[in-house]
Amino acid sequence: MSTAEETAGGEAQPWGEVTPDAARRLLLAAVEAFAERGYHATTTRDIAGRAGMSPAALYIHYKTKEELLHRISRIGHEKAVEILRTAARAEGSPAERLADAVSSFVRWHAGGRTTARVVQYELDSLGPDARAEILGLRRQVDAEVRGIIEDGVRTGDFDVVDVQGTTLAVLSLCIDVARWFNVDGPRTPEEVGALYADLVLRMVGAGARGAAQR
Amino acid sequence: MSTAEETAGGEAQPWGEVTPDAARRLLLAAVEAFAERGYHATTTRDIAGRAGMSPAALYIHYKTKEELLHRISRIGHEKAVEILRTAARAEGSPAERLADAVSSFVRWHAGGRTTARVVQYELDSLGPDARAEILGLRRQVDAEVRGIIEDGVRTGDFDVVDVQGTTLAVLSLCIDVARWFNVDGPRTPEEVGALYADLVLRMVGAGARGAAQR
DNA sequence: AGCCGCACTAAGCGCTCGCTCACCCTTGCC
DNA sequence: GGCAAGGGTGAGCGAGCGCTTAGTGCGGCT
Repeated sequence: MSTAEETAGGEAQPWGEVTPDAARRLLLAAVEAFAERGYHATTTRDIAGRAGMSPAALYIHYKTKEELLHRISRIGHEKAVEILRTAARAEGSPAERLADAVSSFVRWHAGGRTTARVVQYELDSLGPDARAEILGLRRQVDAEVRGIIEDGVRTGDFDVVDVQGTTLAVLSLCIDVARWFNVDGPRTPEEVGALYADLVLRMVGAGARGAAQR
Repeated sequence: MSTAEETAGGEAQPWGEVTPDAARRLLLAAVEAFAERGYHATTTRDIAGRAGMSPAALYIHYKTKEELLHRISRIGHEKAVEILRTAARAEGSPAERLADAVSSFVRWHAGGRTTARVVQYELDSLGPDARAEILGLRRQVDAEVRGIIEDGVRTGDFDVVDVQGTTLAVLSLCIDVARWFNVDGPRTPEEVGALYADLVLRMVGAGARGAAQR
């Protein structure tokens, strides 16, 4: 029995792979701060303070403030790719897989809103190299969704003229959840996920009443 | 003959109401800079430099850097409300009005992407008072779109279960255009507007082939 | 016991930020 | 021509930034 790694809490336990404990606390503090105020408005003193450490402690675990953002962004994007890949490669009709992809992707953006905000909206704050790496992961995200839609068009389940444009719109809809979703608002992540899955099925011409009721 | 006010250029001529000429140039420079790097990453020296002035000149026309953002945000939101109001109060079926609202709103976000970016994504950088004022304008934006959708439901043209949720999704889709649209990309603002109008009609259950072909 | 290694801190360096102030030109009125 | 008004500038203030460095306390080897 090693250290008790399984934590409870509403947001699964992400960041499990960040290994020195102090480094993980700093990273978590940075996610919170970046999500609240944005990367440029966040100070290293604020991050260290939230983690209960002195400002200098940050530089033992991370070379720069930007490295923190880079790490957060990469881990977050990898999680996003994983979520969509799982849904895309599951069994079921294209409509079922698309609904599953959208609802789980939306749940991730709504439930882990702090993380998703940083991941989706602070890309421009990265330097050119880190940014290029992240853009590669974004292309994978796009490819997974486009794959499902192409499948549906091929089988005749979907009626889509502009596959790439529709893919973009579907992803855009999901991502923007991170901007407006409010934890104290009237909707749960599950409700938004279900609503959005329905809307997306309509967008691809697989009306909810055709496929989602199986 | 007064000063030649009619400018050419792809983006109409907005900011016509900002009256001392130097103040308008500063505001325009601020829009560019905020859109490129974000509010917090933009320096007052950068803004003044883009406008061809010294750093101190900014403070003759604006009390603080935040006042610049506030002015930009208010003018932009008023323009957004105006666009949607015009479409909502036009004649025509709910489907025609919704398609019109979405396509013109999307064209505004895509074509004036620099402005739209600042307007939609820098809201959190405002202080509490300015922010509250802008949120009032956002509620008007929401109300205009919701009004059209409610009309469509009432007449039976639309099939929508969750009117408020669908309104949110439609607006979210349009707004996020400002995040991803690329002027050098393969799509024109008009093409995106047409695509999105079609997708939104599908979302409300007024399939494109029912109404958009008139 | 002695001591190395390392996570961490207190203090502060150099720099740039938002913003101010004393002064200077141009313009228009008498 | 004299002069007030106001848009503009050069220099620079205090503050806070990202980040560094010298030193401290502690755990685990030998």
